[in-house]
Amino acid sequence: MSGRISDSTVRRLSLYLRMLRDLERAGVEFVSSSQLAEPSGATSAQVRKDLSHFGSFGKRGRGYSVDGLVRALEEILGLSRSWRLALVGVGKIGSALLGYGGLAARGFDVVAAFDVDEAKIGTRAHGLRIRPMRELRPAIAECGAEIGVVATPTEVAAEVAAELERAGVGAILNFAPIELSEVNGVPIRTVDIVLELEGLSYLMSEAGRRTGSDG
Amino acid sequence: MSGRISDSTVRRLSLYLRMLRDLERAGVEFVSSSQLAEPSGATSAQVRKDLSHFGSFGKRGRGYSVDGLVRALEEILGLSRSWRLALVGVGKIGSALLGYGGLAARGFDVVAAFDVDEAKIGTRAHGLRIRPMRELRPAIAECGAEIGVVATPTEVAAEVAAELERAGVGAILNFAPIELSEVNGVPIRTVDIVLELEGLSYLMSEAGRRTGSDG
DNA sequence: CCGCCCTTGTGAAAGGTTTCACAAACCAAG
DNA sequence: CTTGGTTTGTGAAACCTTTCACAAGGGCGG
Repeated sequence: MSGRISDSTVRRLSLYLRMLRDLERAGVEFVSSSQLAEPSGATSAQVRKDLSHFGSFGKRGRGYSVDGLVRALEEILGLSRSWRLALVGVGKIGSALLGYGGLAARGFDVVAAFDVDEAKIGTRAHGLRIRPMRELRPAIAECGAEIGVVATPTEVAAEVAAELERAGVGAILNFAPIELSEVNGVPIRTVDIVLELEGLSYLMSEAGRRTGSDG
Repeated sequence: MSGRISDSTVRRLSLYLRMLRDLERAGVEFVSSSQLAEPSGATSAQVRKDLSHFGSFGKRGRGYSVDGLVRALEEILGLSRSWRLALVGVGKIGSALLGYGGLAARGFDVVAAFDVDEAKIGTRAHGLRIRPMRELRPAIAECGAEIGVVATPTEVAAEVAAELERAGVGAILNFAPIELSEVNGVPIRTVDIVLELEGLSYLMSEAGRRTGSDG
């Protein structure tokens, strides 16, 4: 067991956990790998393999205890605690994030927000005072935010990410359409909507080319 | 050449195209696979392999013509035209999308917006009239939107996706934290922010466990 | 035209992920 | 206790993606 775990495995673990929480709320006690597989589009073997990287959680002939597996996955994914986010850039996307209750509900609290726009600085957005960029480092040190969120224009995204890393965050979530490179082992995930749309564009064009030429 | 192209290849092609457009704007005429590889974190061999699935675009000893490769990739990815999006759900995320100029700038125009909230219906958001759900099918037929965007609460996301599919869209972009299953060959991409954050949470916890126990 | 240097395009090798298939284990009923 | 039905955990096989390494081709200076 153990070793290096792939992104796709971790991704699926999150999906399993979601379903398990639903089952827990519904009062279900045991669940099988095939039931667990369904909503994430995985196979039962994949569920078992994914879990087996971390230990042995099931009972043969019976399945997995819902409660037990919820706790185990929360522990594995680091979700038995909550995380603090520092948001840089309170524009369209930044504001949407601040107003999105789904984050806090799942243990991700935005505890600080920064912007360069003098008109925004000092005002409050969803109960949070917007601070100038110059306060980024001391504020993050003070509030202990672990995750930095980059919601700035593309041009400054790399610079902001570097500044967040120097301020001591342990991970970065980036919304700018640019591939930021990990430094000092600080992992970065990029949410790139245009990239997703272009992926769909490819698939639709491809479908058109196929039906168009082959009949 | 050709065959089934992986998502990761298509993803990289988009990144190459981005860089190529920057180079084109800067007046550069030729580019090598290694230069092209750098910003997307790929290797030069990967760039060449990715492109080789679609044809032979380079000149040995010289590299790729920037203009030529821009046109070729636009053609491959279906980006030599523009696409029309129909947005369902004008809440936090939906509004942010409507206000985000980056979409239209890259050829993705939101041409229709729908919501269930009586208070929103009939009002305008960023120049677009918000329509009731009951108009979804005729409106999409009329305006010819190819891509449906689901920005609704999780509970209704699956139903909305099915309705979009019936209305005739060719692809769906989903922002609800739920794995929607493709039906009738209509591809679906999900942008799931919580999933990304949980992935970062895993990596940070993992890092902590390593340094915590091994020294 | 020749020779040198450079870069592509591509089989083959390596590396990684998913699926298969089955022994081992567990529960329940008799 | 034994038998039968069920489901896990896991090596092995199949599949897919990335990297390697090099022959083939192109440009340029002389």
